[in-house]
Amino acid sequence: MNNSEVAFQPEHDHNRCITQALQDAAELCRGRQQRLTPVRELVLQLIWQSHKPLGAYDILPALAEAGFNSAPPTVYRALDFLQEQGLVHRIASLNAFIGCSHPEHQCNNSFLICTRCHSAVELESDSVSKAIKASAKAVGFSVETEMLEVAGICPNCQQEDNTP
Amino acid sequence: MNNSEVAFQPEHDHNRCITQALQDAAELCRGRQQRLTPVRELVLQLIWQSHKPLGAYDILPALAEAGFNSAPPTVYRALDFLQEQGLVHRIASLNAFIGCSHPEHQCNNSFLICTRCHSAVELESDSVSKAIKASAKAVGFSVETEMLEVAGICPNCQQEDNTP
DNA sequence: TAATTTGATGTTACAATATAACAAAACATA
DNA sequence: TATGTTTTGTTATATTGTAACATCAAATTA
Repeated sequence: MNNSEVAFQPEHDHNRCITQALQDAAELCRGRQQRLTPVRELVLQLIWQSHKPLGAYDILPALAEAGFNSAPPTVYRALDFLQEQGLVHRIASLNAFIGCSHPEHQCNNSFLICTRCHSAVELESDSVSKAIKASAKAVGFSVETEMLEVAGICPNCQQEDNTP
Repeated sequence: MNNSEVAFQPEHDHNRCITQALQDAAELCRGRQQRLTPVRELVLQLIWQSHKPLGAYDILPALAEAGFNSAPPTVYRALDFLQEQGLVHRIASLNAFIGCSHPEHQCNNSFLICTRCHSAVELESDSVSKAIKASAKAVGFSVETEMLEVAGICPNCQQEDNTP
């Protein structure tokens, strides 16, 4: 099964997603000599609670509950760190954050966002990336970063529509 | 010359861009029986003052100067209307708005944004759109809307870099 | 080990962006 | 002109994100 589909599968073992993500993150930071501190790790874990992008302010209460300071800078700093490390992405159209599903390798910042169940998955498509770069090049534009956010209905919600 | 390149050409006759955009908008609204009221037209004109995306709050002072109410709802309402009519687009990564360069026909919400001069142009590329739709279809995702925001250096700024 | 430097977190205050809700005015139509 | 609808005015507030400085912890060096 393509990794992209996991998030859209309501029956998948999500605990596995979480532990895997945390484990990967720890390893990755160790390798880079970056400190995955308790707040940072907790924020990452909270983001991975689901495949739905989470707002920064949605994270704050849980930080408070865990005994951390829960003023906005705390969560934004953690999010900044996690973004720098490629562990989470920000989805601009939602002002929300989501865990990166393959932090090891380079990411093209493309997402499929279900408007029904609000899940989002990364769209890993070379053809899209290539088409973007080619189109940009055609008008002499030199690409630094791209971000693609596609809204629509995920396969799972489509199925629910058809089997009521 | 491709329309896409006009905005990146500092020497183009921008007054022509403005008048053309306003004229097109008027005609388009007339055809649709929609009211391009004075505030709405002014907001559109202000947005077309340049090819740089403009924040909502950047528009307010000019509204005040023109004798209109200049509380946030005024400008947001005008922007909502203009977006509904396809006359302006919102660029999520910038929280800013830009005039649509071809409001007559359907638009794929794709932009090239120069991080140096802050100009933005629409990227009209069938190959990108097709690649997106194909990739989405491959995972069973039904697309409603897409938005693509590519940041980088425009051809004009690249040239400036090379000829100092 | 003590001193020093660097990086991370706590804390307060505030900036920037956007919307809710209701009143008043303008417009369209009967 | 009376009536309903759309647009605008107005006040207040929600949401998202940062600046700035104090404090604390970890790493480095003397």
